[in-house]
Amino acid sequence: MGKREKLSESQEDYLEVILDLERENKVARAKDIAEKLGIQRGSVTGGLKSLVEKSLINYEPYSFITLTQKGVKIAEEITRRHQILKDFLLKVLQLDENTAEATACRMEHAVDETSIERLVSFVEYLFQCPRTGDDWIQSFIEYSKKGKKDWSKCEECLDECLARHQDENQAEK
Amino acid sequence: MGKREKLSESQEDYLEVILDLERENKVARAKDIAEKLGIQRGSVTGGLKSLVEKSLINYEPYSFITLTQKGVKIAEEITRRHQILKDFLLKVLQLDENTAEATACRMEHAVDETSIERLVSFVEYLFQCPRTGDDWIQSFIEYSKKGKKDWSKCEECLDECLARHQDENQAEK
DNA sequence: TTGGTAAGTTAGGTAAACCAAACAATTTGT
DNA sequence: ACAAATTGTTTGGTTTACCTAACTTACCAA
Repeated sequence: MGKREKLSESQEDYLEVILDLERENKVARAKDIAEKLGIQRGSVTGGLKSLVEKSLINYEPYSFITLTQKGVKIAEEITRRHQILKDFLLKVLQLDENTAEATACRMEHAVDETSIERLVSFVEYLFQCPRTGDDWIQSFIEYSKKGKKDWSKCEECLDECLARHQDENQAEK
Repeated sequence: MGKREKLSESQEDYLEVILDLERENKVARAKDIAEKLGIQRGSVTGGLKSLVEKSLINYEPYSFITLTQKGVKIAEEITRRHQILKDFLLKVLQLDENTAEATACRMEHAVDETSIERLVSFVEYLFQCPRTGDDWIQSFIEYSKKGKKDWSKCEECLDECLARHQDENQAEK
């Protein structure tokens, strides 16, 4: 029953937008799927059939479309991958909204479970560790703009970083 | 002349292995391309024709295969993307060789020029900045294994980090 | 030189994804 | 309730990228 042959990129995209539409409108309609995927209405029917065969959606001709439990699970996984990648591109690499969104959209089909979990940890750690966090990212951004960093002020930077941490620690008590 | 409509993933893969084979053996042969791509000999011919049409390879039936200037340029770009992504997965996220290689292979088609350049900067900065570098990565790895970090030792960690930097600075003089 | 093997090509076929346009069902406004 | 508009499906076609098997070319070796 619960076996999962892997899905094509196209099929993953369908699941993703169906989940999205379910959340927006309770159910998904072929027309809206077509619109979100940027394809023609006629192409959707075939796409849906392939998902029915894999028991990922509930659907009969002219009915509306919902995800099965199995479908929800996979759609949520993909959506999560998308969000994590986008977050990384946006908050860490500081790419602009459009590039981040588009790139995440393409990358989401390329990363496996292990890699995505590791990336989650990485981003978490990066923002929580006092040695990094927002101000470190800020310095990175300046570095990447200039193409070079002035590594001579590192001691000051480290001093400040330590001081800031001590302050924050104090404040908590 | 030098316009570049974008290539399919398959075409990018061809260019990548052809460059690889050129470096290994001076020229690429259809059989070796097939082998590296994991496809049949017969499929290669068609693939090559599509690259000839885009002036990316020099090739006539029964001849050997080399990249044109334009082809080299693109092949090198793709190879570079591959290497950068693999580096990130390997050295930053600390994924194992096989996962890193396979994932980079899939991701290389999904990232654009801007994103890859930003990632290069990021990795450079991460390893050069005294606030991060190898020992920071090491702590991240422990964190990601345990699932949690003991954030109580941060002050010591920052102290050590500062001390280490001062030592290194001293040593340089 | 010639015959066998390895390498390359061709031909015919499949599958996934799409399109456009014709057609069918459903929904909506009055 | 029923015509019009909207939505969904079907059909026939295209493209990309493979496959297998038969055939051709190139190369090497006795």
